[in-house]
Amino acid sequence: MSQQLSEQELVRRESLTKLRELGINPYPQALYPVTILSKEIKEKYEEGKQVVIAGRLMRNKLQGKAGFGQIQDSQGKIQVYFNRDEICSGEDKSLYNDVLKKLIDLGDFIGVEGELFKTQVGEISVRVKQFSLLSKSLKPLPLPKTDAEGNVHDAFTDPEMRYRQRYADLVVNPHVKEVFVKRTKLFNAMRSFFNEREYMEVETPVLQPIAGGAAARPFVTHHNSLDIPLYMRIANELYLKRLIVGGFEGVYEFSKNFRNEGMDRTHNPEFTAMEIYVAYKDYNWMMEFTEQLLEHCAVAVNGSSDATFGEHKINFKAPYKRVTMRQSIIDFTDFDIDGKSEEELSTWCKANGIDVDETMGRGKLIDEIFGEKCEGNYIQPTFITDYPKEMSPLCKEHRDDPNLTERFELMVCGKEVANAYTELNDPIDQKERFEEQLKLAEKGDDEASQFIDYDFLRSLEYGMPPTSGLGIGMDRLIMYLTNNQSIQEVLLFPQMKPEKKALELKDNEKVIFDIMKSNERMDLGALKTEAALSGKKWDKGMKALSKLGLVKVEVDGDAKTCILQG
RNA sequence: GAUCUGGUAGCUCAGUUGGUAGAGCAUCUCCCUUUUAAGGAGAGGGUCCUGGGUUCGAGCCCCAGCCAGAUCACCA
Repeated sequence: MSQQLSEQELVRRESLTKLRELGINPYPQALYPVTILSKEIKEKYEEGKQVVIAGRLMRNKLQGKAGFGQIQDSQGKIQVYFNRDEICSGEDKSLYNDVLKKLIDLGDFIGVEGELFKTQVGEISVRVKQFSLLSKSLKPLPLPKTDAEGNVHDAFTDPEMRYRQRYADLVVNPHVKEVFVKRTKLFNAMRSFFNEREYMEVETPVLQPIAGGAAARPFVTHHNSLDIPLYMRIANELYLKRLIVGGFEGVYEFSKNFRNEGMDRTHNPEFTAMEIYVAYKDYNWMMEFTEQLLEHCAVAVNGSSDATFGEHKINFKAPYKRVTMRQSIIDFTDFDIDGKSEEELSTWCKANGIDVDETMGRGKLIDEIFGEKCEGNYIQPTFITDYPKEMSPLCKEHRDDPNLTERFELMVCGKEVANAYTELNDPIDQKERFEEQLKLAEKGDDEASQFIDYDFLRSLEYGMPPTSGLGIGMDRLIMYLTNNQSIQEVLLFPQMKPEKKALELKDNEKVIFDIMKSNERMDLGALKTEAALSGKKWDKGMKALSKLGLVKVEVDGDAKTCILQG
């Protein structure tokens, strides 16, 4: 389908043709024997060293018979010096005058052979002996420029375009690339921390017959040959616990989860959680494990346990403060939830400006109080422990208080980053908790689970060792470690609404086009009469159709004929 | 889902009560052998997000819609 090309895009397509005419393949097959990356050239500079480099041409200032360019590879940029007589030693200077100066554009991939030297102002550069085009770029990059003080001019900043065209964003915005390098460092650091302790990385189903392990609206799909509905996973918890039943003593998975809910600065429909389960441990052990893990990761990513997030300075150095949920609510409200009935809690909430309704059970009410009055105050990493039983159906009852569970969440900058339990392994208790959730769901609590995973219960009946499990929101964690306020900045391809449809004919264009389809050739006057459009609409419609290359008007003296194009 | 803000050249952005659509960089042409966002001179380049309406006349005003961002609601 034809598309509108800008002047600059047309010029580049012409250059492509001219290159081919000169016998230069703009998209060659052969490997290019790169010997070194820009970073190493700068770090281990040797005068006169012969190098072969490749990358995108990001600057090309040729003046007369010589000039400078800049090549960007995966590690950064390096300056190259082109001299006409060095590149074209013979009489024929066309390689410099035509190819380099005119037919090669910013953004093209080129390869360069030459030797290292320093310019008069001391910049490390490659004196080019030979260059080759490796791949032609037909679309101009949104290229920003950075001046001596580090100010960026004409930065490519429009978030919509940056997310939709992340490939361009990554090419021109080095700080964006850095975020994703750090993201990978975080994953690697976590993996090695677990692997050193001989915990095993596993893969569990993404397509699940019951979307369990959390309360969230799932994406539904359909398997054709089994003819059953399948759900994209909202969590992998129940599968990892099955593996603990099966005899693995430490399993973990980086799990891409999918939740069919709202999108905003901190929520993307697909996101990544890390979950780990370790047998014979409890949540006290897991707290120590978590703080050591996060300190390790922060150092691996940023070289320091300190991190900056907006106005906050965070320190991930272990140990972290531990506060029970009851104590936390006392600290911020002087209200003691201990022994309070559902009614007393509800009354207190109403008196203190918290919206409540009848569907809320005791646990939900306590969660509302904590969320409203306490949560936002924890800037430094803090463990909140001992959650009410109603809101933690997979967590074991507290050893000292049957109304509580052995659960903690790690709060950082007022948000939950991690969630962990002493896992519930009593199959009868688990069944009752699931049934309790079903009742809550029927009562109208849309956060309660609606289905019972009987296969998971069966696995518990075989026996699961005492186990502690931990889940970490990886996207949120990397936001903190890279000082990004939006989840979209830490996802390579954040979810977006699709762009406008490429081509849809408007009504007036459709009328004309439909007539032409059955006629092939037609006198313009007759066509106008048959279309019966107003002058303005006729004119606009014809112009649009010819611009799209769908019809063509042939003029022969006074006779004007409209022709349908193949 | 609600409210606010925005959408103009390849990029960043101006655009007066509603009266011929602008700048810088990029592009093209010519001149130039060491430049550091920008050497000099000249030229070309537009679906002003889309569709209606008001008007002699709309980038601008009105209505509807699309897309994005921010805030809020929702999200263990």
